[in-house]
Amino acid sequence: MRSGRITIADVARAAGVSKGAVSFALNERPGVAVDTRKRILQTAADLGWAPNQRARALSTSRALAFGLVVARPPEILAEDAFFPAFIAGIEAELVGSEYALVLQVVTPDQEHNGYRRLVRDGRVDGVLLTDVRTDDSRIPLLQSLSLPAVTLNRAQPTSPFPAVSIDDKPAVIAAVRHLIDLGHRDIAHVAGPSGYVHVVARRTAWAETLAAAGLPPGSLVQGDFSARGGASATRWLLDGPHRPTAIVYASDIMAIAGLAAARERGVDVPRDLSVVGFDDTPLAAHVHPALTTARADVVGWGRAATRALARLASGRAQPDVDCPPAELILRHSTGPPPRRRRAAAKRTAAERPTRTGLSDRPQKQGSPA
Amino acid sequence: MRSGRITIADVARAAGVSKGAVSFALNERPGVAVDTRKRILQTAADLGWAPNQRARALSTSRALAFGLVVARPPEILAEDAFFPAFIAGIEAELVGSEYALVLQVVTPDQEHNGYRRLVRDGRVDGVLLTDVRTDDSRIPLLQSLSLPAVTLNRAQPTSPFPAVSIDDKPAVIAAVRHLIDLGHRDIAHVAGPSGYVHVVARRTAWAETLAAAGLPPGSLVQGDFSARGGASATRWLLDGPHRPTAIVYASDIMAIAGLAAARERGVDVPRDLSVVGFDDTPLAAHVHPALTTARADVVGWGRAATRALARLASGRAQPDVDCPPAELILRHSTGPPPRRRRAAAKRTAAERPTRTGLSDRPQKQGSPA
DNA sequence: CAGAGCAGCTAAACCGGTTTATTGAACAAG
DNA sequence: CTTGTTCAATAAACCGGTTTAGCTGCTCTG
Repeated sequence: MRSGRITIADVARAAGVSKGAVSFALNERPGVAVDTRKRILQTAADLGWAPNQRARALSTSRALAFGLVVARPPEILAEDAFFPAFIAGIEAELVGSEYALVLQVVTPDQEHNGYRRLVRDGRVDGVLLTDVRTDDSRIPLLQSLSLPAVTLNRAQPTSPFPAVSIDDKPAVIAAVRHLIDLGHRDIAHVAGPSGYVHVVARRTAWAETLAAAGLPPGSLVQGDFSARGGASATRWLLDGPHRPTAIVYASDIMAIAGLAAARERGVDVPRDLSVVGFDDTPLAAHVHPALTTARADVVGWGRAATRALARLASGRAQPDVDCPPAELILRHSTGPPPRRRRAAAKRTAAERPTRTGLSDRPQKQGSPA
Repeated sequence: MRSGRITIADVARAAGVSKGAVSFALNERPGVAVDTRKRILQTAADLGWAPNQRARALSTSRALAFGLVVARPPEILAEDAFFPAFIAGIEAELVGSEYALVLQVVTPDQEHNGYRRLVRDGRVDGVLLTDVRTDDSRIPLLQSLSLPAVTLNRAQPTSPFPAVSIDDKPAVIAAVRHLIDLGHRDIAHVAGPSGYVHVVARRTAWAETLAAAGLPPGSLVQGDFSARGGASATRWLLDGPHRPTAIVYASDIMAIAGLAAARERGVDVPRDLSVVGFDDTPLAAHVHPALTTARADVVGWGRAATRALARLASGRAQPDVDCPPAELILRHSTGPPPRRRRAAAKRTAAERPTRTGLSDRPQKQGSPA
């Protein structure tokens, strides 16, 4: 009578067939007559029976679950809009599938044990690798554990796992070009912690765009994706001997903290300083001034990665996947550099794209051709 | 040779005992001689064997996992620092235990199906209920599914499940008193979506503290915990016929958006308007002006709730648990009301607690006696 | 010194599915 | 009227643990 009580044997008895027949009917395997199948399924529905995934997991030697190991200190995790959105994407893909998501949050030094534990206990059929590093030790680990995996962005060219990627560069390139077009020549970058491929991508895009425009290398400060780190990086830049007229941050959180740090120093944004973020946090449109930033479809990223992992775990081949690249969202935190420091920017007001206000329909600027 | 290959039978054979003996030895059950047990465990260690949790799950009829169903739209989820911190707390407690965390993110209308699915598939041994509503339909549902559960904050007095609670009221009461002491008489509240117990608690604390001070009821606007909602609620209050001199928000995100909305209207914080948030998001200390807000130990909350659920799932009784209440953190977004609108606040500068700057050592103000 | 009691261990059933080997019936071909 | 195929369905083995019932040999008791 109780929900979990009914087993395949009950259904078999009620339908007047064997356990095997029920299993075959349910899994749409040949060897069951059409009307028998119909009768079995009807009986199952009447009894409200669904196969126990624990039993299935044991007999099929699959866990029917995917794993996500998150190795970030809680503070950074709490500040980052990436994970909730990413997990929402995973779940959107998992709903209706037979898979569940097993989450494991570990301290960075316990990261490998996190994966080992998932494998040892047979908890998952595959894992999603986020925060991929350029020389990521998890790749050989997972290879040795022979656990299917999908990486978010490609770790190394030699990685044996399919990568599902979002290209951050177009948005950063567009941001730097936008600033250059406005007349900026001193464009600094507040990067994320070294080693991460997306951090490298953003930094490289910034540096190369400056170089391509014939500008000298800008100031580079390494942040840690935290508000505090963003604030102190900003103070360091503003208090330094060569104050930049624009800062491109590797994350919105750092940029928003930078906004406050600038204001504290009496530096007006965007009059004295232009600021660009990255992520398009929901808050970005609702700070003052509204933040020019880069947007990527993180939910879609989660979906695509999960889909790829499902294919991989079912033994099918899975090529790399490229999601749509990040796009620059123009708002109000960027403008021409201050006149007293620079010759007035060639005023090409007509050229400048219209800004959106605090409305939620910011204008997208496509990635450069 | 491969990691997952070794079974209990291999260990039994190698140790020269039966499967049952190995199982007994591993689970520290009587009936195995001390030296035999030692030999078995040594053999297991040598072979690198650990029991397959899938098999254990089937034979013990337990899932060895807890569930967390999150029913929030992705945007709200992405803005909220609560979940990452809470999950970090759960995991901190789960590490080293035999339990894993199964996450399920669903759309609010699919919430019940989320729980049903977890139960039907036998995925979890219990669930944690967050975002508890005053008349929460999940309580009878889980009761009918006979699934152990722990609620974060008490839903109804009649709820059959243990509640692990953090009292938000002391911090809100302290905030409102603090504003009253500064001389404010028009203190508005931007609440969260109706129905949630924590939303009600915060709103009630605000209203009652005003009443207790003999002040007329303040303006109340219902927000939705989103930045956009916070901004529009703020605009509504500032543009209304009776502009408040202080606003207490039910979340930092709404408060931070409120800061920008105020600035947009030319309203200076804290000169023209005092602002109080709730959550102490890492960003709160790094906006301008640094946000006076309430802080609770969400990680500790997650730990306590998980501990309670583990006890409950193992059949032991579990009373309600009270975690330390939220505390008011004074920063720079509150100050005396503008003179032109109010008689100057009784200047009791000496009385006013020292503010902390953008430093990360804000001063706590204990909950009122 | 037989029989009770018990510690220490084994064999086998069991959890609830999936999967393989096998049987039975229907039907076509020889 | 056999014989050979094919399709439908079943019985039983299996996944890898846990758990119960039972067996052995030893000690203790009367």
